[in-house]
Amino acid sequence: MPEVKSRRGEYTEATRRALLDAAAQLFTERGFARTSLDDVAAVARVTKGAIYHHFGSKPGMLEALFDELELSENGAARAAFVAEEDPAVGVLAALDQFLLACSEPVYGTIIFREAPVALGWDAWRRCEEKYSFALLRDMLDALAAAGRIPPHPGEALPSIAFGMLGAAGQLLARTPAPDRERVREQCRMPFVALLGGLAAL
Amino acid sequence: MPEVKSRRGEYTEATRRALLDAAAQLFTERGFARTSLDDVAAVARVTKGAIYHHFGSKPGMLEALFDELELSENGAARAAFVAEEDPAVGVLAALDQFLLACSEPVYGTIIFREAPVALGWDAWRRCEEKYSFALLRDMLDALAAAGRIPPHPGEALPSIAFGMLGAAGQLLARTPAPDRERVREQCRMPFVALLGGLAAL
DNA sequence: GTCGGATACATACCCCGAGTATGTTCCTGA
DNA sequence: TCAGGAACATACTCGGGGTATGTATCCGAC
Repeated sequence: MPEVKSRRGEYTEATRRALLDAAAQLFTERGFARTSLDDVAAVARVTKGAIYHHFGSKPGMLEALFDELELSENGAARAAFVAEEDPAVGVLAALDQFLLACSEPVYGTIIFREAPVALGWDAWRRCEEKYSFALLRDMLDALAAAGRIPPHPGEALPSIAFGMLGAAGQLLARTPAPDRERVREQCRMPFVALLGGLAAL
Repeated sequence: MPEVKSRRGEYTEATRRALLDAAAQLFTERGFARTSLDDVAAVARVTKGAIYHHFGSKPGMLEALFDELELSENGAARAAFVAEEDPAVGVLAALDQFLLACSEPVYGTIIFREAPVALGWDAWRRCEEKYSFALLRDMLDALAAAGRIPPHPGEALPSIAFGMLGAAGQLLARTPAPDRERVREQCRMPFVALLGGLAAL
């Protein structure tokens, strides 16, 4: 039941925003499965009809939120990577940017805890194919091209390294604010070790 | 609708087996979410009542299947670890055993693809706390105690290494049979690199 | 040997929530 | 100015997890 019945065209983007904000809040607090579309619509002060008009389905709404979050956060990580001419340095810069993004509860929770469960692992992986996974693959290829690590045929290395990122992201998203700084530092170590170990092979 | 109405006591374990087998089959083929309890009951030639009697809920049935699979497979991996006196050698033996187990479609699919989605990530992690995650933590502690890797305060290293295992498991579970041997070999490399990198720190 | 309670299911039902069908209002462009 | 589509609201369906209840079988005590 919208307060003002006389909505005009420019308001439709505001409706979409309100829905995405409500979804981000409720999905982060209660989780995707425990949140009904009526709840989301109520918080956004609209009805379920608006949700299906804008997003088509419940997973569709989550995907839209996913894309929005990744477009900014993953873009920043990629920017941090390409800013360095040495790929080995760029990788660490991108990693720090990533760990920082995951410390923001909404990003870490939505991308690495709710999305895999809500979309199913396969669909989630396909979504990530455009963002963090693509960046990771590009970085590993750049390192191999520069001769900093040996060539790595197949999907194993990118997939397993991506599993590391997901685990770190989830850990940070679950960590209470005062401990995040320390945990973030602890998370760096395994990645540094992996890169060092790959270089030594 | 059971064929024979005159069931006797020893038959109840057979019912439980039939239900777990049906669940393993359907969850592996169609996935947990796409499988209804009526479907499972139909394949096992019983009704939904039997499921709720034995397992209490749909996730409960998945958990029972989870425990059964882990009890045998993870037990074998731990046995492989403790059989070696050098923990660095034992870790690789356990890893090979683990990768072999994940090549069996049911184990890899149920434990690392369906269970996290079905139980939610937190509950799944709590279940693993008794099996693969516990083994991993024990192995890392043993390596640190033997001075083979530096001490690793906090949860970061076990969590991230566990993320690697999950990714490798899912990858193997998705890999068609003829390619598994090769992919398994490719999966070994990142773990060897991580251990080498940790030792060099 | 029988009888009360527990076990092991079957049957019938409830209810929540995702998805759909349809209606209504408003804006836009020809 | 008047179609036609966008942007929602309203009312409904329906599949499936969960529950309440019924019933037959088994087991142990007296």
